[in-house]
Amino acid sequence: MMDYPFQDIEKKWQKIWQERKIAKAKDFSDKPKYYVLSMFPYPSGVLHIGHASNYSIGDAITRLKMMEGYNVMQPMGYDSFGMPAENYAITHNSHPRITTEANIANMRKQFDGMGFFLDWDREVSTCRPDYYHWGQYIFKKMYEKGLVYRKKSYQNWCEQCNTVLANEQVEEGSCWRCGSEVIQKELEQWYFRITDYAEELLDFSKVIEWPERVITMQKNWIGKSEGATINFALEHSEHKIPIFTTRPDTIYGVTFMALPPEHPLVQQWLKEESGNSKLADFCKKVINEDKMLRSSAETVKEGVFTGRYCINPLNGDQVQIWVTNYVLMDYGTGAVMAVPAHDQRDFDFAKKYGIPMKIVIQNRDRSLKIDEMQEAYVEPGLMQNSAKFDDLDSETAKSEIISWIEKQGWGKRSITYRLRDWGISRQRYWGNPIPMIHCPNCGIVPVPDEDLPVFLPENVQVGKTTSNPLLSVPEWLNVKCPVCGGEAQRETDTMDTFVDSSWYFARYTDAHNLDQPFDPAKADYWLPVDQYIGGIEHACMHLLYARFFYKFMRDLGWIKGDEPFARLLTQGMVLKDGAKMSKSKGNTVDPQYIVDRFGADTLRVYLLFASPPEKDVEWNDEALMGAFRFLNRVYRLIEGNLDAIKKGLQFEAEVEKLSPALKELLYSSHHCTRKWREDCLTRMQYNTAIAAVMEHLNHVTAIKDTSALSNDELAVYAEACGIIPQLLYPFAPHIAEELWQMMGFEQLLHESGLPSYEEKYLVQESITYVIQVNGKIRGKLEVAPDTDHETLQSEALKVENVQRFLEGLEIKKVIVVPNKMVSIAAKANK
RNA sequence: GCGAAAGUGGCGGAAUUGGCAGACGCGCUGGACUUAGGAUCCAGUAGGUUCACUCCUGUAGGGGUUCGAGUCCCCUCUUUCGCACCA
Repeated sequence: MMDYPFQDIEKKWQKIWQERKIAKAKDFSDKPKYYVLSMFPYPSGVLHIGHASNYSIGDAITRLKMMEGYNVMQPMGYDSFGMPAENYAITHNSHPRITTEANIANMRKQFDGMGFFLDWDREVSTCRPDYYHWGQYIFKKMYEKGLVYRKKSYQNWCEQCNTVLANEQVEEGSCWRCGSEVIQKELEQWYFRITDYAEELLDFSKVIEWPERVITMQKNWIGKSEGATINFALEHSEHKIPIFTTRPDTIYGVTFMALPPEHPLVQQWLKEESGNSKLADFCKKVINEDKMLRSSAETVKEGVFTGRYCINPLNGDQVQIWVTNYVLMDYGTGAVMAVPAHDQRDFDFAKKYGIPMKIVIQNRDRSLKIDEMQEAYVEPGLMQNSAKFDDLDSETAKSEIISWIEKQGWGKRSITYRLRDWGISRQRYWGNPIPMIHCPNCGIVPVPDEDLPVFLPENVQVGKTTSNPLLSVPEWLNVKCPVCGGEAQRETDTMDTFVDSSWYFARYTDAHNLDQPFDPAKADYWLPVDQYIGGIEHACMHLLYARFFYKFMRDLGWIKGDEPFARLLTQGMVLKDGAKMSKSKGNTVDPQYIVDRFGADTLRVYLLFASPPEKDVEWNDEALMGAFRFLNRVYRLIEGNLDAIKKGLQFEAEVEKLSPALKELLYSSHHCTRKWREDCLTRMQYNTAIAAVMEHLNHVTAIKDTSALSNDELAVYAEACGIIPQLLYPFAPHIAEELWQMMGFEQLLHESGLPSYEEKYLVQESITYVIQVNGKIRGKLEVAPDTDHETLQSEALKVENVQRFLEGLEIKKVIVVPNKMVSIAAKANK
């Protein structure tokens, strides 16, 4: 049998949709707006199966919302700056702009071949000056508001290549290109003060529907801790060392202080004591260790005593200062007051180096003895050895000790976040230049607005230089200082590509604005994004950065509202042979091949049917054929019964005149529509919506001979067939339009309205009750819908098999679950 | 290591609020048909047991709550994602 002519159909409808500009979203409309957005792709050159899957979901939502009567915008663009393009250029001796633009052109063709309703008039590509111009502008606004600063931090560095390496470019501690050892080098970097927004970023009350797990992950990522910052005076010095602790109740038990080797004081001591090779060697070693391993509980704790002491302000104790591998500079103040008796890591360390311990929190029966402790006591308890706080409950003491410390001026109550400020500097070429100028006289000066954008120079030979390529373009690098007019140099760092992707969704609302990032009125109309779709891997970084930018733009008055993404759908990956598809593994599937061979509709239906959107799907060639066969069956059904359908559409059915089979078909049409609406509109579970349509199709095709049907029956038959294109439209739009037109409807499906069902056709003539005895099914009962509980109970007890299992038992309880079951609990009668 | 999830037939999955486990599809088995097609149509398909009805077992493993648990609670195992310069 011939396959349905999917190629002709898909080409035909893609042309019609384009000509009628259906995907073009209108700014300001009488209809309510709906903004559907899938995370934009990195333009690798070809659409892969993951893209097809992701965008099929977005397109299904887009079409559903159009049927529902919304003014829908579904834009698309490219996250086109970044390392892969630069690396490709290095190895293939080309230029990132050339390869990137070629890739974009190719992907555009593939997008169109899938038949997505994308508003290409709003296309954004982050590597184009009309976009990155406004990224620089936003950077400047942040700088003006004091949210940008510079700070030294350690970066992966290859001495051989004289360059910073991304984490991905470090392979087991070595440079991926030359293989030499990667070290940590301190460099001056640009930072965004995202921690200023930490508290607000913890608040998710303004989003409408986000997966709970993403919210939890972000909250944990931000990691709020309440405690105190307390200053310990350095002995024989004016210097104070601030520490942060969440356990001020243990402060009388401090027996040493732990500093990370990166701590500024340690670095200062290293300079002062150039002869202390033991400390220097230790610091060098630890700084180059993997931070993940350092923070692991199982890593062997190591340290070096500095020979210095500080003073515990509360009791005047002299406290040894150690440099250790298990404390990180990134959290709190870096310095940790170590209480070995009540912190496991401090305990391990103190045991190893023979540092004294002191119990300051006793358990309830006061049985803790320092010589017998095998592990730290970390639970709350009663205060001990803590001067005037003795015998207090430790939880109460926490707050009282902080108040005492504040009163004495030794420190203050404080909150620390695990979240760190966002380092945005990249020493790379293919990114958005940071619009700053270094002037020997005036210091660091922003590029004036009228000189924006700072164009990324094109005549750069990537790969010819090892350090930042921008240093090798003197005509770009050397500028006049905008303040004093003297000789100055541009900043050569470019921005993290996450900066580009933190506001692109706002640019889509006004993609071609030459005077500002976007017109606030248009942004106000379209934002927030009603439905955002993307991978779970972005839970903590991209999604957090975008929320931060949104709140910042709100504070500038550019936009209203607090959250960029009202609803979030985190979709799963398409796997093959249990692993993520990748070129290196050789387990890729080319969506273009599938489209050419079986059509975009088949691919879309397969991807949406394979699993609910948020789960991973295992690619399966044979299951793909199942989707293809399904569409063929639909096509054959409608094409083969066209006359009967067209005739039936002219009649209204009288239910009483229907045969039992047609009554069932009527029920199926309405039942299926109800299920479909619930799955599509409420649950966003398209796999079961498609399953419902398949089930309905099975019911329709069960009727073989339409010539025997009466006019009433033909009406039911025609309706049953007629709803199929509508139900299929969000998933397989081309074939749906074709069949819809074939049946004689003139409007296109996006304006056909949502299919609806009538409750009156869903009333069941009888209900089957399941009868359980002690939790096991022992019988069934067919009754009228409104049978009362007493009748149900007595009828249930009459069922033969039920009686068999009740023999010799005494009935303790009978539970009736309306419309579902009768459950009998019985016990042996002694 | 830390944080977050997931685990159901041969496979993808369904079971929406604690109420008939396995919808729908793939695969497989048997049959029909034939223009021999990546066809189509019909029947069957969790495992065990039985001629059959029935019954027993079964949702990673172990324990618990309940008349009733894939679903709730505790423990264990495995897999996946993220961990701040991949995007």
